[in-house]
Amino acid sequence: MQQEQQISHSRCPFRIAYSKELNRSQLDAVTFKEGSLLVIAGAGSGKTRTLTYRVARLVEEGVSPRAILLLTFTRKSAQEMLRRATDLLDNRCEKVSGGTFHSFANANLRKYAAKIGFKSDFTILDRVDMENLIGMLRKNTRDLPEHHLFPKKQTLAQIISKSVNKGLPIDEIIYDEYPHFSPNSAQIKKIHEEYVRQKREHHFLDYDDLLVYLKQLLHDQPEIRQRISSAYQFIMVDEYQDTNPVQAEILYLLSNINENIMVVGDDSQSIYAFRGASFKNIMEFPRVFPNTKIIRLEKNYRSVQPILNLANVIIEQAANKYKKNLFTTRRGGTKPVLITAESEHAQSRFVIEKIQDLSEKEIPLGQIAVLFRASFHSFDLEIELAKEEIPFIKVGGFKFMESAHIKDVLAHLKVISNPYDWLSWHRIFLLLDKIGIKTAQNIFSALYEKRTGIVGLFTVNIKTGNPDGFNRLKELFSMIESGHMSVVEMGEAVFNYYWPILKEKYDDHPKRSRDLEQLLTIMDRYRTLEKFLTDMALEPPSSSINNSLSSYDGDLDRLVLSTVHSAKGLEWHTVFVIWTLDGRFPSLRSINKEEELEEEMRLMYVATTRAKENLYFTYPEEIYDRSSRTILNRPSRFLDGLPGDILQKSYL
DNA sequence: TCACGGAATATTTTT
DNA sequence: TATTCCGTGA
Repeated sequence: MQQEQQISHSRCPFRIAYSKELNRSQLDAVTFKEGSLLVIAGAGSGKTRTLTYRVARLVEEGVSPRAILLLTFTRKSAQEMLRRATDLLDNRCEKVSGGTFHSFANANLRKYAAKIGFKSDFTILDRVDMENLIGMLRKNTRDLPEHHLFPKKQTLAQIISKSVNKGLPIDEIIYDEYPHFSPNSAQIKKIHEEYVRQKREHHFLDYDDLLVYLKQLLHDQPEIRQRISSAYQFIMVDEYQDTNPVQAEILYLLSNINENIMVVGDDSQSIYAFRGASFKNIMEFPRVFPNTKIIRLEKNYRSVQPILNLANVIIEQAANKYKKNLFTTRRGGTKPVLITAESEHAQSRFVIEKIQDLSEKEIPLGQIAVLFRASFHSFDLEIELAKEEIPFIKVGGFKFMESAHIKDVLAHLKVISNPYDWLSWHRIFLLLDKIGIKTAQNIFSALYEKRTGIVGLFTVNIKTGNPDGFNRLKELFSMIESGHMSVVEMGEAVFNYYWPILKEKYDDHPKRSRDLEQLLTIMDRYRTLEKFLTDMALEPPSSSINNSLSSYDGDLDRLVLSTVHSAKGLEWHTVFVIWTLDGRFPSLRSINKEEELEEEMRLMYVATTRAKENLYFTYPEEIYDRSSRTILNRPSRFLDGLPGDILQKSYL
């Protein structure tokens, strides 16, 4: 073990051989002590490694783990880093304060809710909840003029969310990004106001609210800001290029006392502007924190040089960026290839044949990925893969927690925790036959007026509809209400009640019921319902690549299909990027907007840098686009016209 | 009021 | 593929 060797080196005070295990720039970042540090970490340059070692280093230097705050975007990456740090050093690293921005916000808001006029028992709305609530308000707004043109609930949620994340008024978002809805902006604003009111009344916080209220708390309450920010001596942030202005402000306020802040990111991989992320945060960091030290990680440990050459050429065209040039010491490798296929089908066939070749060369399927701009781009390929019986997993599309049957069960649990959760009741009632929107609303009003909590349900009478189903529902809740049940037992009770409904509603109920059993297993780990529900909203069990929920097919070796967005941070031996057709990638919608076009370019850069050995781009040569009534027949402008020594071309 | 069927349609989505 | 929207009849 190298660790022991180090200990025997009596002059070295550290157990980890930092200078041996890291390159020069990584080492600089890891041993950086006080002040503000910006690490520009190129793709595949060991970003996670650097953060992990820095955590270990600080702990080794005697910093209390709790005084280190590591903020990330996903629970998974936070856990992964702390786990790796623990492996490196010891389990002190597990005690590092860390998590996602949202879970950090949640924890602090529960604690200080009263300070911003809230109660600490608020319910968190996930994206689907948010959309449903907005959808209901949309229905109630009956003076919609041109029915067809009015935005759908999803779009409304997008508009509202963007306005919050960018800190801009609704009007401006509509004007800038949804000009075709400008005539409706008065109604949209009305729905927005109603949405805000509903959230206040029912103690709902959506994802955006968590951040906004935390910011408000830190901003408006100096003594709390002091208390929170003095608790963290060192702050580290991953994926800084994807933070939005609210998050940047939170960080600014948090580093108020100790001013030791390290952010890591890659401006070239900023691909979430459409959600309000602003890569300007990373560009402006040195101005916000004067005397910032900037370290660049440019040595790439992932890809062969020909792939990096192409990546460098693509990103070269970006107007606004930190200059960087990826390089590797890996020898050889083949040039990326751009393939023109005569149709979408030919494209799919090409990919399949190549995959079969690779399989013969014993490249595991799990080391191959097909990437695309939008998730429906893979439909044809999916059909062909199924025909050929090539197992695959599609990343990004399906969300366990957002599937209807899980939401159904959770709704029954949510009303136990918050009996006036209008949304959940609505969902529960609509599951019953013969009960629709109107009846559901009547029942809820009756329940709400009584103000007696869940027992109010028992004395509600309904005239129309389905008395049997309604009585079963009453029985369920009276059972839960009377017995002192554990979290799982409640889950089981709900499951039993829900089972006939599930069977009736879905043809694929066996599969869904396995999901529900999985949910029960998760519930078994919780002692309080509230904690369970919060975790399900904030840190849901992910359905990521190798964490399939039905464990029996979990470790199968499968081809990966993924949107480029969901592929960020991952790598494969061979990568196919399909539909690299101008008008698809970049998408037609973005080609007239400079900023969006740049983001598409970064997206292409991300796709390119996922490949270790082989990289293929394919596009069908003539596609008629109905929406614009044009024929798309050029390869993506980011690849078109590149010299043959960078990108090889081939016709099928 | 509710349920059902058919048709249209599709950016991207860490929380 | 899968979700959503709208019209129709009970």
